[in-house]
Amino acid sequence: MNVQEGLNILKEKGYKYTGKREDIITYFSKEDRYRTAKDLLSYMEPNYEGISFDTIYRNLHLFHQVGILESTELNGEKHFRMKCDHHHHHHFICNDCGITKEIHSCPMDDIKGELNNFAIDDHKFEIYGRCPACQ
Amino acid sequence: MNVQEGLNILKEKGYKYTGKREDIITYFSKEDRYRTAKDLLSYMEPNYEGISFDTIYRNLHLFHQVGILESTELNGEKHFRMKCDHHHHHHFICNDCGITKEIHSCPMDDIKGELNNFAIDDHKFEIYGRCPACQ
DNA sequence: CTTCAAAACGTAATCATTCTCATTTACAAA
DNA sequence: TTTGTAAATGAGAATGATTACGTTTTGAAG
Repeated sequence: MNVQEGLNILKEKGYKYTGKREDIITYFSKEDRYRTAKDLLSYMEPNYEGISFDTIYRNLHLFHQVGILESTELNGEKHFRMKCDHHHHHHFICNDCGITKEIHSCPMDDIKGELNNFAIDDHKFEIYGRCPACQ
Repeated sequence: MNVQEGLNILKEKGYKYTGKREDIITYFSKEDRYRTAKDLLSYMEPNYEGISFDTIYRNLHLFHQVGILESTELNGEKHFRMKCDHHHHHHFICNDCGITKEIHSCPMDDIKGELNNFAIDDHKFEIYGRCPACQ
């Protein structure tokens, strides 16, 4: 997803445009990997002195809700990244730099038969390690 | 894993036997599902008045380290369960009661080719939903 | 240009978890 | 059985991430 698509989603749903919001989306658009609220705050602070934690968290939560960002939990911290807008897939995640690589096969395809009578809401498949650059 | 096996692991590694530790292992042995530190504390408090948070957390961490418990993170809280001692597998986890069902296929078998040059440390595959009893 | 709900601010609160340190306990060796 | 030592515990404060709240500011519709 690019910056413009993200802003369009906000507009469609009736949320306001602000410079901060554009900058947040721009940040994730450029980073293309999982980042924490703190990472984002560090990026925003030089441009918006006194920006509050609340603004960061509220926007992360909002962007996740409307589908601009996707999130996962690593080491007790929520991490966010720009939502990949093509077909369903999973990620390899580098423990050092947070960079991701898409995994195109989904294990759910193979196990439907094992879960008769169970209501399935969601699933998580992630692979952790170190990317070529971090080794 | 049963209670005796758990206690043996502690003994082998030179950790001391205490009644609390036996009770903690007994708890997880009976529960057979993911439980939080708070759940465990509620169970222990009637038997050990004044038991501290720290004892709970320290023992959970220790038991995880020596392989008596396995853990996962759900909704920002660490959850623990008795380690299944047979072959590698994954879990369906009920969002309501925490009960688990083993999934015997592992997606890692299918994707080795996709991750050449990546060092793989670990992976997580979990399915969330509601079990037959909770629907 | 006005108006008003939404967004952002500043700060305090909350929640899970970990740390510090003094005290107690388990248990192996004498 | 006594003793020494490392491990375990208790009590409470500290930490770190996240959320809540009352007030102020601001985007954008009319």
